[in-house]
This record gives sequence, C-alpha cells and structure tokens, in this order.
Amino acid sequence: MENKEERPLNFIEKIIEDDLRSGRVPNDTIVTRFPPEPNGYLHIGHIKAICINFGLAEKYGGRCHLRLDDTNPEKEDQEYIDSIKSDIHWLGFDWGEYEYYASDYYDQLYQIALRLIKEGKAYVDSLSAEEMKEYRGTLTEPGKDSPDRNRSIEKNLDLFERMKNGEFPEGAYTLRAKIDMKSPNINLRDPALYRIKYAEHPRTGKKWCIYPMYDFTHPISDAIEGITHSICTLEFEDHRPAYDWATSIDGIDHTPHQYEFARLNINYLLMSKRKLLYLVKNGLVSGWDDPRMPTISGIRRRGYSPESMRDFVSRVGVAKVEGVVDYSLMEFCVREDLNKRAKRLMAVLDPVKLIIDNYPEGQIEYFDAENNPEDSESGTHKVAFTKELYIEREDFMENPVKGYHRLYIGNEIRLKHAYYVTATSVEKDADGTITAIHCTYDPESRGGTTADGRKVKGTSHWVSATECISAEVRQYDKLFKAENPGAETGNYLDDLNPDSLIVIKDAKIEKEAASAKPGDYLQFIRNGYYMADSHDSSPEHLVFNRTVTLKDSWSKMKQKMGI
RNA sequence: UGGGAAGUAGCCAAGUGGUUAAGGCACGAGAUUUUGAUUCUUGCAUUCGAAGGUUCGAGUCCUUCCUUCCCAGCCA
Repeated sequence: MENKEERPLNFIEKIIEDDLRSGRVPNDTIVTRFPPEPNGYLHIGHIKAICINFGLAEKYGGRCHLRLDDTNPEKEDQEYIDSIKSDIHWLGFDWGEYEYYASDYYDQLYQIALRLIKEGKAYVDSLSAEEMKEYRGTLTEPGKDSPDRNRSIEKNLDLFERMKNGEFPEGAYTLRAKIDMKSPNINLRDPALYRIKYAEHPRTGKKWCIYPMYDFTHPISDAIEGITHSICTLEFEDHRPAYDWATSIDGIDHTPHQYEFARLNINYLLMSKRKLLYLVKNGLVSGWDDPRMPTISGIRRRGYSPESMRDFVSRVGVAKVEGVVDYSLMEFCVREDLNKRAKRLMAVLDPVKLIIDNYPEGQIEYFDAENNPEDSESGTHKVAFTKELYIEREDFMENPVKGYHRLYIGNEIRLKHAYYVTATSVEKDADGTITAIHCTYDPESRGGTTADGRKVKGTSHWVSATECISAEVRQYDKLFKAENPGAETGNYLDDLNPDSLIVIKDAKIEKEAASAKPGDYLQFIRNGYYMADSHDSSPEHLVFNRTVTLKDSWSKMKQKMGI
C-alpha cells in the first residue's frame, strides 16, 4: 500500500535474500504456497500466512501457489474451497494459474509409496490404532518396533495393493515409513503414510479408499510444484525432520525447505475452529460470516477493508515469538484506512427532537456537506435542513457537567454544515424524559461560521426530522469481553459479551444514505465507521453495520471523572 | 523427568561485540480543528528472563538457572 514505512527485514526475508544472493534458488525465482485444508472458513489468523506467502512472492518477483491440502475427505467440502478462494481474492491476492490440489498428486504419491516399499523403507502395519499408540512409546520413553516391521517386501506390496483395492475395512492396515521407533522426535517413530478411508472425496470421489497423510503429502507436493520456501507455523517445527525425510526420498529431485513463524494471536479474539463452530451451531452468532466473527467473511461483512488488514499484518511483523497482539492495533489500522476513504454522512442513532423556534415553518434549505475532508477530490452532497431536526440525545444535557461543551440551556453550538443554535427550553413527558429541545438559530451563521468570528466549542451532527430516512443500525462490539476468553473460568462461553450486538431499529439518517451499498465505506460523523449489510440491507429496509467506533476521548474523560 | 522452540517497555518488534537500545500500537501532556475524529508537537526501557563469567567494551559470546509454548491422530 502507499503506507510504506521502512521496515527492517524479517527473518524469512533475510533467509530468502541470502539464498538469492548465494544462488541457491533455481532460476532465481522464489516459489511459495498457501496450503489451507478446505475444512472450514479462513479467519484472521490465516491472513498472516496469506500475506507472508503471497507478499514474499510479490516482493521478490516469484510466485505463490494456492494449494488446497485435501487429504482428509471426511472433513473437507467444496463449500470451503469456494470460500477460501473468494477470501484470498478479497484480500487482493491472486494465484493466477497456480491453483493446485494435493489430490492432484495421488497417483504420484502412490508410485512413490510403492517405491518406498520396494526399497524396504515402508511397510504395511496391521496394528490397531490403540496398539500403535502403545508401540509408539511416550515423550520420555522410546517406542518399540511393530511385529509387522520386517514383513517381506512382496507381502507389503501385496497388502498395499489390496488396501488400495478396497479389500480391507478402515483401520485394518496402514502404510508406515520405516524410520526409527526410538527417535526422540515422535514424528519420526515410523509415521503413517497411508490410511484406509471410504469417505467420498470432494474432487476424486470414490476413486481412492486410501489417503496419504500430511507428513508424506505436504513435502512431496512442495517438491513437485518446485516450492523453494515452504512457510508454516511454529507447531510444525518438529515435523521438519519428517519433511526433510520425505523430500530426500530417491527420485525426488527438488528440495524445498520449511521455515516456521509464530501464528497470529489477538486478544479478545478466538481463532479455534472448534469453538467458532460451536458459536455457529448453537446460534450464538448468525453464521460464519456474522460480523462479529473473526473469519474473513465476517470482518468483510462488518466493513473492514482488505487494505487495512494487510497493513495490520505487516505492522505485526513476522517472528518466532508466540505473542498476543493488541486488538487496538487492528482497530487503529482499520480507522486509519477508513478515515482516508469513508464517505461522511450524518446519522442520529438516539434521536431527540430539536425545534428551532425562530426558523420559518415549512422552509427547506440545502447545505453542501463534504464527502470526506481528508480527500479534497471526494466532492460534496446536499443535506436538507428544516425547522424540526433530530440530534443525539447525548448531545444535550440539562445539567451540564464540567467540561461539557455541547448543547445546554443558554449554550450555543454549531449544527455541522448549517447554523449556530442556542438552546432555550425543553419539553418533557410525564416521566421527566426530554421529548423536545427548543432553540433559536442565528441566521447570520449560515454555513457554520459568523461574521463576528465568534467560536463555539461544540459541533453536533443532526438530521432533518421530515427530510430523513429510517434505518436499522447494528452496533457491533467485541464478541468476548475478556482479553483471553475462558482464562478465568475455563469456559470461553462465560466471557461472551452480552452487548456485542445492539440493534437500533429506527435510526434517523440523511437521505444520501439511501444509495449506500455493501462495500461502500461510510463514516457516520461522530459515531463511527459503517457499512450496509450485505445480507439484510435493501432499499426498503436499510441496515448498517458498525465496523468500528471513532476514537472517543470524551467518553474516556467522562469515565475518568466518574460520570 | 525425552525432543523441538522462544524470552528486549502494557502489546508487537528492530538490534548479528563498539556513540545516549530503532519503529509502530497503547498510554500521558500540549496545539490546531465546522467530527471531543483527523492532523501536529511532545513525553514514555540507565536496561534487554536471572545470576555468574569472557572482553578495553556484552542485549549481542560462554556457563548455569528460571519461565513460556509445541509434540505421544490411522488430523492438518
């Protein structure tokens, strides 16, 4: 983005530059890959991996493959493949023709497995899952060899063939690599290479009933595609020896290398697929794309911009420290981006009537409202002004506290773009609730300034009571009220924020808002950033989602003063 | 108590033996302001998990210790 503050190289960039400098990269072209398993929706954590992989390819003039790691048909679905692709595109990255599936390599993988068997480097094991667990040993005790470990090559070949042909039930046999049952690294204690599964695969259907495991598939897929730098998260660090084992199998003539970085954690947010699924399944949110969800589809619907998320990830940096990034950094990035591009509109969310006693009945004036003061080319739009208006209830105080410089009896403020007004009296209902505020205006202050140059401390937004439209406004807040949901009680559901969604059924908005579409970035002046909801907003029933509030030093001051 | 990793401010994060330890967020102070927004100015680690040691010189090298994370799926 334009936002090019100079950042020092991260450790992966250093490795790449070093590799490039020393001529270790074939054709001087780095090749990375983003390899999600299509078993769910992408979330904010994935944005980091996407930005690293696609970003590196962009920066060093290489390429980045999209590879769907579809080796477990039980969990995977075309729906997820589609959403993953659309989310990456939304972020602004494109893999072009380099779209791959691990399942594309099933035949090659099978041939390699056969070769391994023939070379005595893999064997078919009849141990049950429980037995295999026993034989594996523990973190502190070595494992022991399976009785099948020295089965003859011929017998292995025969058994593997019959596994493939569907002669055995699930769980009857596995194909395992013959590495070292006593290795201190458990991933090297004869890892499973193939297991039997009769699930239907989203792409290969019923062609296969044996499926290759991650530790076998991933490195070989990388090698086949000519990946140079295979970047993944920290928990795969101790799979690296298995990765290197697989890429050094005879006949594999390209050697990619694996590097690991710390995954993105953000406080107040939950990224666990399992927990997010629970929220969806139990109706605690409206779906995977609920605007409160940390999924890419969720934040997109909420109104976050892809540019701001890329900036966020780049500000977080890439390292190997497992940290937790402040939610406030993400909000900062969103505000910074939206401030430059959001169209300003006036919306009164908690309306109270303001009546200008000395303004002519029935008169309508139109003022020019700038669309964005940060962008001189954004133009203006018309906003209607009449005798009866709505202002925010919060913008009037009968007994003003110290430091309050909005409207109160006798005080003059500016109505944005329009006139100076001075409050004179209030009307109340039987409960004492204010139903209307009366004021007078200064006709000389048209446009919001006066000839005598007198200043007012407060400027309020407003909307004409007769020339406005109604809309539903959804005030979203954090889904969880604790920094680390569940840390206190052990149950993240205890930390659900009951106020994460407050629906305002009848907000009053200037007419210009009627044309706002999902995807248009809006700022409701003094309220926050908003976007029309992509599911529920229609010309007949406008619905706006609050993306993020504006910074609010007044409410911070109020809190400090204990108000 | 096996193996693999990581510890620099409230949160990220530069720093790869040689001036007063970058930068961003957060937070504080002030100015400007037709959004209590934005913008601007300004403050914010005598110290790098701890203790020893090497060195003229250590966040960087050595030793020991402490803390945290990951691994025992026929998941990825």
